[in-house]
Amino acid sequence: MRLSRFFLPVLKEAPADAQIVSHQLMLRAGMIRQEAAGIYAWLPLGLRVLRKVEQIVREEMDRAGGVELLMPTLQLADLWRESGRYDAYGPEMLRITDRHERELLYGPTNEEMITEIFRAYVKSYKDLPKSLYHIQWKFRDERRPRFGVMRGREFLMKDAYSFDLDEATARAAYNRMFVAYLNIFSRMGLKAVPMRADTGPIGGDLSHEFIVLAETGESQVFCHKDLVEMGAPGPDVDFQGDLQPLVDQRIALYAATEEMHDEAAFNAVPEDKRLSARGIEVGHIFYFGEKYSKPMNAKVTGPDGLEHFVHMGSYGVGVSRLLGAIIEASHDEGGIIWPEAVAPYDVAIINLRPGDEACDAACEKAYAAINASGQSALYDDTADRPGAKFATMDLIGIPWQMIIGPKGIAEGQVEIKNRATGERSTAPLDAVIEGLAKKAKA
RNA sequence: CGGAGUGUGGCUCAGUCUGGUAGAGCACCGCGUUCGGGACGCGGGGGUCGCAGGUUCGAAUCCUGCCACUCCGACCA
Repeated sequence: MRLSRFFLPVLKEAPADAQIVSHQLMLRAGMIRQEAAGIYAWLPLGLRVLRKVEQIVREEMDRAGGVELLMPTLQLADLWRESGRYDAYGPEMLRITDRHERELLYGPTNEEMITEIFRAYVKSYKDLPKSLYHIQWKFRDERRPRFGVMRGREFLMKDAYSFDLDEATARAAYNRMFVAYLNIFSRMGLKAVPMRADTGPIGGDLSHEFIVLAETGESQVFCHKDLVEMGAPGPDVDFQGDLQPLVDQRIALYAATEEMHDEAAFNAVPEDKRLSARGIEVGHIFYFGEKYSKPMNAKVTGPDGLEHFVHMGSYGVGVSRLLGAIIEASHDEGGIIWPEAVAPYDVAIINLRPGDEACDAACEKAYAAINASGQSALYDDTADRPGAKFATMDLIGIPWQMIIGPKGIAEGQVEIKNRATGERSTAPLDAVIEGLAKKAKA
């Protein structure tokens, strides 16, 4: 993308409304625009990152056996009356009436609808297990939206739902999601810690929140330090096999949110391993058994020839919230530092002297080569002064900056800078292009 | 929902107390000089001062009502 044709409204100063650094940087980098309290338009740069995050979630869900579908944002009130939640949910649910006076709602979550879909088609235990998910916009009319996309009213969420014949197999499904979540957050460069959590109004008796530690987090959390540094299992996990050991390895160490905190158990952790911190909830998984299948009559025939209510779980990832969490975890005075896996572009090409024949030619060559290699480039071909160009690229956090100017060209050199480390080196243009292509392949 | 606060050009803010024809910096447009870490000079465009009503010769400024947004708390798949 040529910057001259892109839509990147960067701000030198942060709008006064933004309180936390991720919100300020998202506004300054031209990623989002607030349209109302807790409601944001996603500008081109923000959308690119949102899509990258969404795609990582999708890939890891698929790897763990999930099947994607897409349910609508609007749901019928009658469906929610079946589970009893239409009245229970309260004013946080946005209720809408259509021209026929039919009561609708903008979905805050999808247990009812997925259960309705499941029961309509699945009748036999032989079709289990099933794990269905979608990535869709949700609306929860929060009393107090804040912190930009971290606590918006409209937000993008991945929600998955598992269906199993009994508790044992349902717990295996829970474990698959548990492990998939470790991999999802790890791929985004986040250290997310699974913590015992309150099940809340969703019900059930087994639940973990995945928490990214950050000073600006909304939850107070307590955990064993080793959990923070424990790596993710990675892509080679056998999701067909027994995942219990991987899960046990983590839940053996103390980790709880404030609601579930047990001071005595925490004090049993060696003092130098105790960590009390703030955290951002980026994922939440639940096993809740027959909570919805019973009132909604979702049954399958078992091997015994009898009907059984299916055992369900649900598994959420706050996709749009993750952008805020990633920025909270990865930024400096200059701006955002995107982990390469979610960066809006792989490489920035900075033409220090547009209009200079040699500079233009070198930049065009680099731009074409990077695009041809399957990487993405944001080519700054504008007439801005060099300082402004550098500041903009630092702000929006592209991992690699290729700096091409007349001085370097005269010596046959271009400069390459890493956003995260600040390291710079110079090399002939072809070598830099080749180096980036090699890195992209790896 | 309780408490506090803020609404003035795209952004940051001054002006409001003490009423008298709407300002600064940044951004934007033109010309020129510049150009390797947010340049400079000259010229220029852009504002229903959140909305409605009231007081007044005259309201961004005073009064009343409403709306929006932010913060603290409570709340929270």
